[in-house]
Amino acid sequence: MKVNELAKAADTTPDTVRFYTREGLLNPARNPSNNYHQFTAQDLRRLKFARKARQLGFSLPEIKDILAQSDDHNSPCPMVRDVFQKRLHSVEQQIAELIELRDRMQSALATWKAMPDGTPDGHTICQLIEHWDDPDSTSPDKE
Amino acid sequence: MKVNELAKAADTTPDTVRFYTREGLLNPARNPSNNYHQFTAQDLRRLKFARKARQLGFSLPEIKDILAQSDDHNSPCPMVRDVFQKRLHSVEQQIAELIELRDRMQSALATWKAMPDGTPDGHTICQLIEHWDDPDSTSPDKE
DNA sequence: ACTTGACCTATGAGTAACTCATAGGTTTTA
DNA sequence: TAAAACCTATGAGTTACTCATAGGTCAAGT
Repeated sequence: MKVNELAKAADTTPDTVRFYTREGLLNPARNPSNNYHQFTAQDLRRLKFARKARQLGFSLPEIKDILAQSDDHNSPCPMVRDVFQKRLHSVEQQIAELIELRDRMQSALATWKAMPDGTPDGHTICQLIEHWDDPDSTSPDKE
Repeated sequence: MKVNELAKAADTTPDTVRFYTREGLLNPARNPSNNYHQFTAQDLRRLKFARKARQLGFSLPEIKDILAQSDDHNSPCPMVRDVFQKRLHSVEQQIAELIELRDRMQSALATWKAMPDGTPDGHTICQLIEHWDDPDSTSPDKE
């Protein structure tokens, strides 16, 4: 398979395929007559795997590790399960943070409905944001 | 104020202060004797404003616009309210996407509990991820 | 046979918002 | 007076691509 064919088969772009090849996630042979990359069905599996893993939030180095382990005929699955658990945690934390942010934004919007727009007086930039109290500063138990 | 002092007063790093200065968000005068940046209380307000706005998800160009408007003695508040609404929407969308991802990860984990670990056979990389079906491919109503 | 268009190649730059490193010059402190 | 702690500008590194450049190759139509 050539770049375009592989990209289509894995539902991604030729640029991404070339990028992954540069990064060593794929190691295609070359067609000696024209120097084109020659991808195999195995490359397709690796690429599809990589793309799915990216959707789950795995980084490229992590994916490289997993693929290297599977190249060594070790089952990478227990390791994946591990990294996967960690990813799940960070996704959950992101959700919690975003929900907090959303709630604070919503109540800020409600408060601002009652506030004057700006009436700049040379000392204030924008009431909307200047009167926003960030949560980190309310509980400064850092360090 | 010097860089370090300003950074501490706004609870950020000297590097960030210098970066914002490079980017034109801050325009400190110079001490002619040693060429050090000289920040004013106004700069501190701008920096604090910028940092709060960043926490809300505003981009640096957006913040620059807002500050420029306030420099022109226009009230930037209606514009901020507008951008703020858009940010709120994108935060809500991120939350929805992450919740979907989390649910899918959780049920995948549950499914995998019943699956063998890897038992590599040369054709499969990792059951855990290869048997993950991504949502985009299940409802391909794109384009 | 030849040209057009679609494909391939490698490489370097651009993205966002910093962060870190380099190689200096200055000021404060011991 | 010398070290520690600060300042300066600039360039590179981060992530995972994406886009642009400048070419070389190949299939199809005329």
